[in-house]
Amino acid sequence: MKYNFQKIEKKWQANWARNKTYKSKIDHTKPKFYSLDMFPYPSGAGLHVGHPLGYIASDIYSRYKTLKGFNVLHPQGYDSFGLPAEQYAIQTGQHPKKTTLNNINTYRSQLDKIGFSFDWSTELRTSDPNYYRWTQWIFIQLFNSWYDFDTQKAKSIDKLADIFSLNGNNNIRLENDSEIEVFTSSEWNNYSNEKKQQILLSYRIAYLADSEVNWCPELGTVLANDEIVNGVSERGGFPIEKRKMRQWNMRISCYADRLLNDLNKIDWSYSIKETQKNWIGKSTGCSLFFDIVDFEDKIEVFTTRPDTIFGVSFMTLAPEHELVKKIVTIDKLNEVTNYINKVSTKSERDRLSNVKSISGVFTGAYAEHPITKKPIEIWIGDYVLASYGTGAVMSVPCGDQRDYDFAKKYDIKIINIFKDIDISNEAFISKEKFSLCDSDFLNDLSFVEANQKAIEYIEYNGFGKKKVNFRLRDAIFSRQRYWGEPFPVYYKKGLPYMIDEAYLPLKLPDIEKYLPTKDGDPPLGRADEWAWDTVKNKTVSTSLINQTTVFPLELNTMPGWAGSSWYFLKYTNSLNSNPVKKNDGLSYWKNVDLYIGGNEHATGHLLYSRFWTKFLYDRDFISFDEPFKKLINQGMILGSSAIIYRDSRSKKFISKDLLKNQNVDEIHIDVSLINSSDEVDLNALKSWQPQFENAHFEFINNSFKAGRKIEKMSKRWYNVVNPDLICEQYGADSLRLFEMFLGPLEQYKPWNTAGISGVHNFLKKLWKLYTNDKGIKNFNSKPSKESLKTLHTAIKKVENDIENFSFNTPVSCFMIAVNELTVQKCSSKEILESLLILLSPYVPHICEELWEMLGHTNSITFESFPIFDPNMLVESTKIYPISINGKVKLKLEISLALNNEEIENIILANAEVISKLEGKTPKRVIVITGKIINLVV
RNA sequence: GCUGAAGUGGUGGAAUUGGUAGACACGUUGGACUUAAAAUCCAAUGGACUGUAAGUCCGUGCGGGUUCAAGUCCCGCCUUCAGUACCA
Repeated sequence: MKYNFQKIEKKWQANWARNKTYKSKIDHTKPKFYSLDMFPYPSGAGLHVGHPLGYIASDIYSRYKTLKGFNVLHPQGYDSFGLPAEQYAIQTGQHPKKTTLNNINTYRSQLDKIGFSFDWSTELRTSDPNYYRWTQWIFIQLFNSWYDFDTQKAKSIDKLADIFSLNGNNNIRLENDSEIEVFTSSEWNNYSNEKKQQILLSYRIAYLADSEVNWCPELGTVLANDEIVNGVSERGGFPIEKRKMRQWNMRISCYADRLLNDLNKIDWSYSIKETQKNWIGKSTGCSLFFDIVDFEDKIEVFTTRPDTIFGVSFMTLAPEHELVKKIVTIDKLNEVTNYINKVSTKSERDRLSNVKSISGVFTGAYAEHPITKKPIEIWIGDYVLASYGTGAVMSVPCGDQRDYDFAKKYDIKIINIFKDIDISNEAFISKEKFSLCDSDFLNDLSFVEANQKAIEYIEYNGFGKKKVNFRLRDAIFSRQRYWGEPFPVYYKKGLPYMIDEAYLPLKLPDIEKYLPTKDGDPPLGRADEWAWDTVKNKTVSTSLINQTTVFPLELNTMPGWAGSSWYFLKYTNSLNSNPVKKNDGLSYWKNVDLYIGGNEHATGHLLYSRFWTKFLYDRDFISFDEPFKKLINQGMILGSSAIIYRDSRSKKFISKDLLKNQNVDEIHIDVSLINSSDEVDLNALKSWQPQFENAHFEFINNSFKAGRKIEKMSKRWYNVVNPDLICEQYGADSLRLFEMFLGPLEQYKPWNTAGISGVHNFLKKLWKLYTNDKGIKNFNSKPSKESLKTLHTAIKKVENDIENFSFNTPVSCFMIAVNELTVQKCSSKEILESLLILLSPYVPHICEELWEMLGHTNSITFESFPIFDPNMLVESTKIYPISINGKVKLKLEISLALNNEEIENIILANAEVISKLEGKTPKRVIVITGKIINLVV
C-alpha cells in the first residue's frame, strides 16, 4: 500500500476542521497552557518556507502539551494594519482593506496546508473594527491615567485632580519635566476648566506634547526610535530628519524601572533581556546645578562621575539647549548662530557617520564651579545630545574620552586629578585602580569612596542631588497615515477630549486618495464629516458635544504597535464583551506560557506589550503584569541563492569551475534553475529571462556550474521557496519534520530543498512498518524486550528534548526507532501505537491515518503521551572493562532509575568480578558519570 | 567601541552537560534489481601511515592550563554573525 500523503493530509485537515478538533474551551479540571506565535503581517508576497518555522515549533509543543494532559490554547491572527498595504494603495488606489483581505486569504490557505492545530474560532485582525474598538478603548484608559511615582502605579486621572484640589501639585512631579508650574490647592480650584485640562494633559500617560520627532519625508510620517535603523527608516531605508511637532506620546518612561526589574520574573533568553536592558539604559549618578556668571539661570547637568567634580574644566551644552540663545555674548553671536544652523541641517545619518569628528563653539559665557568658584567656559558641541539627560554636561577631559578629544581640539586646559596616572595621550576612563589628587576633600580616595563622599557633599550644600537617569524615551504614538486605528479623540478649543466609550469603535472612514491633504493634514483630513458615521450619528447626542457645533477630530492614526501590544489578551475571550476587563476567558488563560517569534521585536513589540500589560494590571483590568512567561526567538531560514558569473569585459557567462582571476559580475538567477550539483539548466535559463536568450556560455563537460550564496529569502534574489510546493511534492508532514530537522530552532540556517528527501524517506519507512500490499498489517504479538528498549529510549529522549524546547534532536531519534523496529520486525500493537502517539506532534496527518487504520475511532489528539519506564532500557546489570588510552575502565550498563548510591552498591557487589577482570583488587571505585567507572589500583 | 551568539567531516548538524567525537540525514562512490531511467535495497565514506588485514598516529578556530579523562571547564588570542552606539 502506497503512502499517499496528499490524500491523507487533505482528509485529515478537512476532518479536523469539520469536527473542530482544536477548538479550545475552558476546563478547570486540567492545567492550562497558553501557547502563542507572533502573529504575522499579511504581506502581498505570501508565505515562504521560513515563515512557518516558529509556528511548526509551537504547534509541536502545543500538541505535545495536549497529550501530556494540558488544556491548550493555540490561537492565530493577523497584524493587519501597516505601511505596505497603504503604500500599495497610494500607488494603485486600491483600498488597503481589500488588499489586506486578499493577503489574509492567501495566508490562511497556505497555513491550512501545513496542518496546524490552531483554534481558528478565536482568530483576530487588528484592522477589524470589532478589534480596534478595544485598542481605542485602551487608549482612552491611558489618557485617563497618570503615573504615581510614590506607589509606582498608574492611577485614575480623577484622583490626581482630587489631590490637586486638596494639596496642589507641590509633591506631585514628573520625571524630566521642569516646565510644569507649581500651584497650590486654592490656585488650582480657581483655575478655569481649560487651564485644569491643560495641566492634567501633561500628567496623562497618553499625552499630547510638542516633541522633537523623527520625521521621514519620504514616508510622510513620524517614526518611533525602534523603527529607525542606522539613521534611516526600517521600512524602505529613507532618511530621517528631526522636527518639532505636536504629537500623542506614551509615557513608557515612567515604567522604565519596572520594565527593567521585572525582566527577572520572566524566562527569556539572556541576549534579549540584555538588549532590553541596554535600551532602557539605566544609569545612576547625580544631577548638579552650575551657576552662570551674570545670569539668574542655572545649568543642570547629569553625571555618573561626581567624584571627578574637581576635574571639570569646561561645560558643554547641546546646540538645541534652551539657554544657549540667552547666554551667548554679542561678539560670539554670529559664530554660535552659524554653528547651530549648520548642525540642525545635518540629517541624522550625517551625524551618525561623523561620530568620530567632534565639533563645537565657545559661547563667550562662563559658569561658576560650585566648589572652587572658579569661572568655567561654556561651550556648545554636537557631541552632547539634547535628548539625553539634561542636554548639558560638565566636561572632565581627564576622565572622559569625548571631553578629552574636545579639549585637545579647541585647546582647553586639561586638569589631571588622577594621582600618578599619565593622561598625555588619552583620558583615564577606568573606575578602578586610581586615587584622586588636587581634589580637596576627595584626595587619596578611590572611586567608590569619592563618589559617595562627593554626593553627600553636593546634597548637603544643595547644588545637586542623587539621580537615576534612563535612556528610554517616551514613545511617539501619532502617525500621519491612513491605514491605522483612528484616535477616539476630538478637539475643543485646542484641547483633546475622548469620545464616549459607548460610541466605539470610531470607524476608519473611506477616502478617495491616500495622500496628505493640500494643507498638509494627514490623509484622514480628506474624509468628509459624513464619512465619520459614528461621530455623526452618535456622538452628537452626548453631553460633551454641542448639538450644533462640529468639533474637529484627531486626524492622525495610531502606530503599528498599538494593535499588537495587547492582542494576546483578546484571544482568551472571543465574546464581544470587553476583552480586557477581567472576564472568564482572561482569568482562566491568563498570560502566555510560551511565546515564539523573531528577535527583531526585542525593543519594539516586546517592550510595548510589557508596558501595556503593566498599565492594565495597575488599573486592575487584568491580574498579571507580564504578558509572556517564556519566550523563544526562532532564527531565520535563509535562502541559498544561485549565482552565475559574467565576465565584465566580454559579457560572456563563465561556468564557476572555469573562473580564474578575471573581473566578473555576479548575476542572481532563480534557484529552481539549478540542480543539486549546482548545474544550471541552460535551456530553462534562456527561456526564463530574455537577457540570457542569446548570451554566450563558457563551460566544459556539458555542465555549466553556478555558485551559491546564503542570504535572506527575498523576491529580488530569486531564492524564495514556497511551502505550497513542498506540501505538494513531499507533503505537510515532510515539511514539518524537515523544518525541525534543519537545526536548532534559534539558529539562522540555510534552506536546502534537496535535504528533504531524507525525512520523506523516513515517512515512507514509517508507513511500511505499519502496512503491506493489502493494508494495515496484523499486529498481535507481545512486545519483545528489544522493541521495548527501542520504544522507551525514544520516549525518554523525545520527552526530555521537547521539554527543553529542543525540537531538532527528536527527529533523529524517530528515525533510529523506526529503523530498529523494522529490523526487529516488530508486530506488537502496543509498541506501534505508542510510537504513533510519540510521533503525532511532529507528523499528525500520517499518525492519524495509521491510528484510524489500527481501528481507533477517536482522534489521536485525545490520547495521552506514553509513560517512560527506565527499567525497560536494560535487561540486566552488566559490567565490562574497556580500554581508554591504554587505561582500564569499566563500563556499567544499568537502569537509569538507580541513584548514585545504588550504583556504588552494585559495584561493590561485583568487586569480585572486577578484580578478576583486572587481575588486581581495586582499592576504591569512583563513580564518575553514569556509566564509566574509574579504577584506582 | 560596547553587548550578545557562534566556530566540529564535502554539507546540515549529534554528543546523555567532563567519559570510546562525528549519532541522524544530505551528498559522493561502489554494488543489487531494471532493456533503461526513476524508485527501492545493500556497502563504504574525517585525515595520514603501514602494499592488504589486524593496527598505529593526528584530528572539534589558534596558543597555553586544570584533570586519569576536555568539543565541553579556566586563562590569553583570532574569525564570523547579530544588536547597539557621541548615553555624560
